[in-house]
Amino acid sequence: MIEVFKNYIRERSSVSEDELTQVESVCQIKKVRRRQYLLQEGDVWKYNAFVTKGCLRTYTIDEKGNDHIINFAVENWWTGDRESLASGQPSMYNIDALEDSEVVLITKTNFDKLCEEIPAFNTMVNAILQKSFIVAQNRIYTFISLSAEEKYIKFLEKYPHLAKRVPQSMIASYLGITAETLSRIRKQTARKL
Amino acid sequence: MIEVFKNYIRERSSVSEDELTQVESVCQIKKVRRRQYLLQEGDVWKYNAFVTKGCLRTYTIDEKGNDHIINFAVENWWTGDRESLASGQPSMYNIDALEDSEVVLITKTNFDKLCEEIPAFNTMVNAILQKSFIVAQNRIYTFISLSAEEKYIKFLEKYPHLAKRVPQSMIASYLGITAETLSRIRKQTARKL
DNA sequence: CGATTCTTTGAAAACAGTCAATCTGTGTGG
DNA sequence: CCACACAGATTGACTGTTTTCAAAGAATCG
Repeated sequence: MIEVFKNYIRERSSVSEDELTQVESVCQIKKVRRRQYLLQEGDVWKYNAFVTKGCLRTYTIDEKGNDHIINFAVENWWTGDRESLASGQPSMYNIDALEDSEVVLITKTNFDKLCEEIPAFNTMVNAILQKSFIVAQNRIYTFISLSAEEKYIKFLEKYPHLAKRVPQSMIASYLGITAETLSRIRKQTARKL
Repeated sequence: MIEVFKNYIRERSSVSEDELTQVESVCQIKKVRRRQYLLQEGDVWKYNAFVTKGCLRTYTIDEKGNDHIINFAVENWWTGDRESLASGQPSMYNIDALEDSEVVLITKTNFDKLCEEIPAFNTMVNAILQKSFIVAQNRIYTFISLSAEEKYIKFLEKYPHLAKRVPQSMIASYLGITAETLSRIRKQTARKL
């Protein structure tokens, strides 16, 4: 499964095969079974994590027991908690697997070293960070501008594969609405077609 | 006013005074009067922009004519449209000044060159990007998890200075609620104290 | 002071959330 | 292969929140 990660790097950087070997040497493969945690609230997150197989979610649980999904991550996506990683503070998020999954872990120390020693790797990482920010900002835009129905339609357009893979109730959580509301929206939307 | 920018760099990086001069040499100062645009929807954004004085907002206008504020930027904050800058595509955002302001502009080309030639500058830029992402993610969290009142209270805690500086109706827009709703929330919240 | 901008208020309507019950599909063990 | 359990989705009735539209009331600025 590490090949998935290596191909990812090959596709979006000019990291050489020798350097790729160096990257691989600090990779740690972790299998995460369905429902198993990769990170639990209160723990400090210490890695950069790349998903090579499966699907995970990052979420919080509020006082009422409702969970709120911040992010999904499938193959070729990154996951983890950048905030906890950067600050060294306990994470406010949980990450668990929705399917049996496999993740490549690189410790912060090793990761920073790779960035220092392999300029092409550093460039790629910055490009990814940049893109993550843009994606986050677009999501903010949907929250302040769109109705529940519009958000759902946009989600379907943007992540059609995820919509098929993840329970509806979790999509609702990701969109910031209840499962019941999403169910009603779907009924309405279907009528329109 | 460029001193504001230089102090900002001094405080969060180890860029030398010589290098600072190099940075300064590619800086372009732009005064933006209240209500004047720094960027208009449809234009391509080509700079990195740092605010040395005043206050600006980034927003979109929907079909109904409602505006939705994505971001505020005051002294020592960055502004602009990273998405348009990265992609070269026309921006979907407007940026205008809420007060008479002053902004330092660095073209993408020059900025990239600074990042290449001054490692400490590059490191600082990455740290800022990282932080921007974390801030964006926290904002997403507030949208999916909090009620209108909670979002407002959190905003007050996080940006007390902004709350005094910016019209309420714009804070409402930033929070994704109407000005009327915010007014009612304030009345309620005041009663509680 | 007059003009403009911003905030507040009221009443009605639209929207989304809650709770409880039912329905559907899937997989497991007997 | 069936019966059952379980998780997820749907539905209904009700409640609560937020928006909308229109009007009136502050506040600010030249």
